[in-house]
Amino acid sequence: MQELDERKRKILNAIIRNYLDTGEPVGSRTISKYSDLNLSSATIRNEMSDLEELGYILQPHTSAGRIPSDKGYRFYVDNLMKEKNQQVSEMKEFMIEHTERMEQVLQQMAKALAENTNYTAMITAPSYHRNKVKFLQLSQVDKEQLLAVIVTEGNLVKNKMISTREALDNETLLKLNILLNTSLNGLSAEQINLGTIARLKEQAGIHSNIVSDVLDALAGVFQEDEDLEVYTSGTTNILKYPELSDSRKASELLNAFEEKKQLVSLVNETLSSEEQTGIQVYIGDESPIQNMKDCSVVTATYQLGEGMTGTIGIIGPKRMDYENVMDNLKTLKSQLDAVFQNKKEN
Amino acid sequence: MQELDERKRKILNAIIRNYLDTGEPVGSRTISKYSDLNLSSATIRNEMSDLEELGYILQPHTSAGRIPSDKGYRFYVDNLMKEKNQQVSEMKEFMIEHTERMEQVLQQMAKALAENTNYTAMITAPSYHRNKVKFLQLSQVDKEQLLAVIVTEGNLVKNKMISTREALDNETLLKLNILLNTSLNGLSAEQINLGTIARLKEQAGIHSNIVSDVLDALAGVFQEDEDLEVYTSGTTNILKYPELSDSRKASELLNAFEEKKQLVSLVNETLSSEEQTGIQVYIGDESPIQNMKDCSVVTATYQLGEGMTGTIGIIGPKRMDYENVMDNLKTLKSQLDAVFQNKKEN
DNA sequence: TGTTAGCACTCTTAAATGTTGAGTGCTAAC
DNA sequence: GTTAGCACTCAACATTTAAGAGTGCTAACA
Repeated sequence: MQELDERKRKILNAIIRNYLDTGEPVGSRTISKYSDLNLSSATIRNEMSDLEELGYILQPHTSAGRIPSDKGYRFYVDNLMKEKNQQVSEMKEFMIEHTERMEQVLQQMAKALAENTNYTAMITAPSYHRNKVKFLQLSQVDKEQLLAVIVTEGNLVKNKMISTREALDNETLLKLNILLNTSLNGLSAEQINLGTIARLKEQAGIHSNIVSDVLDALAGVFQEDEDLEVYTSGTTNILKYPELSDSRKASELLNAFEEKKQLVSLVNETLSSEEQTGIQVYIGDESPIQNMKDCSVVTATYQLGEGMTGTIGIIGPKRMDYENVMDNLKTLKSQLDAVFQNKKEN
Repeated sequence: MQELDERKRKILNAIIRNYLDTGEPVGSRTISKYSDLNLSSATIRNEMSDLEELGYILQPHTSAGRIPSDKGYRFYVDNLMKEKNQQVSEMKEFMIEHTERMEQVLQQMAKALAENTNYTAMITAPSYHRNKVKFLQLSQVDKEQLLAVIVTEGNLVKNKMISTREALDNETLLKLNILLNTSLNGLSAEQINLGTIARLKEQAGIHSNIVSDVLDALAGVFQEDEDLEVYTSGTTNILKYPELSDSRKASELLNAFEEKKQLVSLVNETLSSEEQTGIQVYIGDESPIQNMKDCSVVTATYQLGEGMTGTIGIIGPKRMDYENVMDNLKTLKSQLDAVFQNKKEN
């Protein structure tokens, strides 16, 4: 037994599709002509009345057309929407092309995504969840400065300049390097405890202050891993949709985009969801971010094995073109996987 | 001989100050009461009529008050405005505080600046104009990967992972390192020409492909120096000013902020200006960015000797609080200098 | 019993109209 | 040179009016 019979589904579908196009409440007469089930507007009215009672659509005011409710959108996304067959997107050309830094790749992707969809795009860098030290090196850069280079299992590289009173001789440097590597390699943040640190400093003798600096830098690496970077693009696209562009709402939204911190909650939410590889849709109040209660958010998680994951997301009006968005997200997701398979550099 | 006598100056000053406050066209009666030169509104009207003819103020429409023209603002900034005595700002507490990465310092500063002024703030990282290689190092990170670390005179550090067929033995690595350092140290981008490269590759023998990769990374460093990073904050503040917040204007402006590339032209303009250490004010059309023709832009250049410079800027409505903005910019400028004196790390 | 035509009613939107108030320019008097 | 007074202009706001879209309901029809 289903709550909605075939005809009601068709009508609901027609209402939503029409509303996605126009952004205007849609009336019975429109459906009567627009849809392929030859029914008069009066019949449609009866059905619409039912649909409203069931909570799938609602009227902004008496004697206006109907607009989809959150429940309506949800039904649409879950049941009505057709899966587009993965058409070849033109995104490829934007990509790779010797983009030196990952940062740029991601920013470019966000841009492409925003331009393709006309909504706002966000994307986070992939981040390891449990990171371990893989390689450490101290080098004498000039008379008074030492450079510490740290490489993690995920091939994240971090540098830290350390000032010293005077240059260390080669032998001391070599010893320190060996000491650091043998003591710390393969350890994760949790495994470097006070005991490890004390032992290390003891062995370093008069150079224990250098060890301290290295450990600080190390802490920085793990830290950086936590508060992940979020790249956004097309933030101004929301101004294209009248229902979001009034001063107050737009301001709140744009603020959320600028304060990327807020977006992190979206990422976390997505990560903790049951089906990790799938695509997540938040409609209106479903979103973990209060300011986005008038929007819909679609997110996807890309994964690189070894627990390295990132998130892509699209934020737009509730009447967003879900098919297109989800299609875009899917192809991008697969392409991201491909890119990062090839080059895991920083 | 002056174009404006004392009384006209006073009236112009009063008009502008009042307009800065309210954003509304200001009428003769207002000035008659607001200013301390006891004159009736009729007299003011006559003077205002003169000022309008001279191009310092204008009427949005007949029988509205007057608003300052770009020329009026310019006169205000150049002649009328009082220099505030550098009051101690509360910015200090925001700063340094163990901010690991320069990126964060700058972002924080932009934020503080935006919050202090209620306008939009931008800030660029300091960048060397002529950069030279100071130190190079290749390290074997794991069986198939080599890490190249490059340090420049400005202590910019850049990493690049290089994949190899098989691990190099220690001796080869040492030789390569010596070769690279002796050949490239002290050279700038222009100085590394085809001749240098050919010679280098020849000496590297079977490892010439690794040299290629290192050179690529090197090119990346100099490149990165060119397209400098711009950090912005408070972009949504412009929505607070009705004269900028209508959908079209706001959209164009916000776009300019998002596409940071456009902002670079501001930086270049500022850098090429005659008085390098001073503060630059662009009013309306004076700005090099077309989209900002309804705004004023104030920029300052901070300098660290050795040709390393960055730019701070404020973008707001023409009726911005120039005194406060310039004051803020000045104190921040000096504080930035202080910060970067202490720590030149990446 | 499901479908449809017709009609009265509601409510938004936009255009037309009226009203108010701030501000100006001009003239004449001080 | 300064001021008071007055007629005039114009944006902004409120009010009215008209049009149009859409609904719900009823009654007729297949």
